Amino acid sequence: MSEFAPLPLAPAYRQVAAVITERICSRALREGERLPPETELARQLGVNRSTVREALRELECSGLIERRPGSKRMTVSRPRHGEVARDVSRALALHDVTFLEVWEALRHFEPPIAATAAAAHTAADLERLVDAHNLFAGENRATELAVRHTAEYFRALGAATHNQVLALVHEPLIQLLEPSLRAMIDEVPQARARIGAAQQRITQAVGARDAATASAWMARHIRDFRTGYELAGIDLGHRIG
Amino acid sequence: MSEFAPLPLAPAYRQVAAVITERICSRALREGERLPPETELARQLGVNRSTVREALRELECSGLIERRPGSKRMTVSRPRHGEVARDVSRALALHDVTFLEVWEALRHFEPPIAATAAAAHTAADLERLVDAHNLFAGENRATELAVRHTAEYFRALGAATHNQVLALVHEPLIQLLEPSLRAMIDEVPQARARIGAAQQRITQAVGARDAATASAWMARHIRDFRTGYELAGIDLGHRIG
DNA sequence: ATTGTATGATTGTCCGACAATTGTTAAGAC
DNA sequence: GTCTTAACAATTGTCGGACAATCATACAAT
Repeated sequence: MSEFAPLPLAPAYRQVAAVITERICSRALREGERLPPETELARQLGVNRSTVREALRELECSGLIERRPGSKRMTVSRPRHGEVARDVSRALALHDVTFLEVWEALRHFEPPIAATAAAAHTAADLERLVDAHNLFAGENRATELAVRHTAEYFRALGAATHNQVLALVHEPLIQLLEPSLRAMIDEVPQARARIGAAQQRITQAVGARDAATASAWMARHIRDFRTGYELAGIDLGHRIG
Repeated sequence: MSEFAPLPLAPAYRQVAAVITERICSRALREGERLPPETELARQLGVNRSTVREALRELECSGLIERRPGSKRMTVSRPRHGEVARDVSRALALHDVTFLEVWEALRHFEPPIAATAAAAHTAADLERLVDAHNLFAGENRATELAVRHTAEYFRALGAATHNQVLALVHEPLIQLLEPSLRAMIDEVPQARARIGAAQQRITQAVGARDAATASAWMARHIRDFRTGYELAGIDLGHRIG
């Protein structure tokens, strides 16, 4: 006699969330479209409004629905890259990823991203890159701003690839880089200068559509981060956060 | 008299979710620990149980809490990689990513992952890789199984890197690869043979801890996918899903 | 040691209610 | 006719209470 597989019993709120999710993912409900009122959804699905509301909270946190600012009704939306990446970062942080793991990912992924950006960028992308670099170079005191401008530089590079997969996969790495960068940038005196110099070389290569040079300088840039961690006495095997 | 800045008032259910999230991320609540009962949470936070429940649905969908199978109380948990990746894949699909974008990411990311796996794998990792390859090679008919075994092969490779960042960032790519693979594998007669051959070479190189060869064969493997798409008449610029 | 029974705790779902805010419509002003 | 304003309806956020089903636990029976 074969064993019984456990029955997949889902509570009503989960089933409600599932059917609405399906409608959104299959594009039956399009972005910007307003959802029916909660009472109407409850009537159609034959459940209580409380149950509908629990389901809506799930969709809301998945980024599949949102409230337009200053509005009451929920509208269908596409998950924002920043928030998806935040969830990924949080998951990785809770799984005790180490500085070394993040750095290794950066080492592998950033050079091709820089190369792709060099090949695919537009004038506007380049301008954003230059702006980010200038903001970083112009800020010699505040740690927090320097960190944020560094992140913005990487982010601009990701956007310049015009590849959503690259950009979205890239974003959690940036977010995970920030804490170690924050811990390092004041401990290592030459850090700002080296970051600024690398940014300038990379920007120049991107502007010249020189993918190989952009990639090479990015590789050096990432190596520098590791050197900086070691100079700052950060334990590379320690978890982030 | 200065103007009043608009107060950032969030609904109660969001604030409740925020404070519990904070407790979990700061490790004040540890994994496996049981949350207080809903009524108790409602009492402590001074809100209604319905409000607490809406907040719990958010945490549940974020993977921060879960119900142990066959249990009632919710326990603190760490987001599962598979589910985080599923959210990323869904977000990318809703943002109309194209085959080409996914392929380009694979092209950049898979070779270093293969190289890292070659350097970092254990005996168990290699066994999983071999198993996945054998399952693929032994399945000559069912499309669905072939697709799943291909995905499992990539997944095993990601696990063999022993780098959570690489593995988690890798997973959405695998999930996004599946539909196009499913569409291609039956259209292109030689696809199975070429995938199988590449897997064998890669497995061999990983087993020999030969990172360069593993990377090179993976690069060829990924190029083959693109060739397969073109042979199958898939429009590379068309969105996935 | 396993099976059955009793009891309390907890969740899933429902119902109804109400204040606050938003959306809509009708009346009035120019 | 168009714009403003006032009244009204619709919708959400939150609350309180209710109840059945299920889970946890302790205890008795075989």
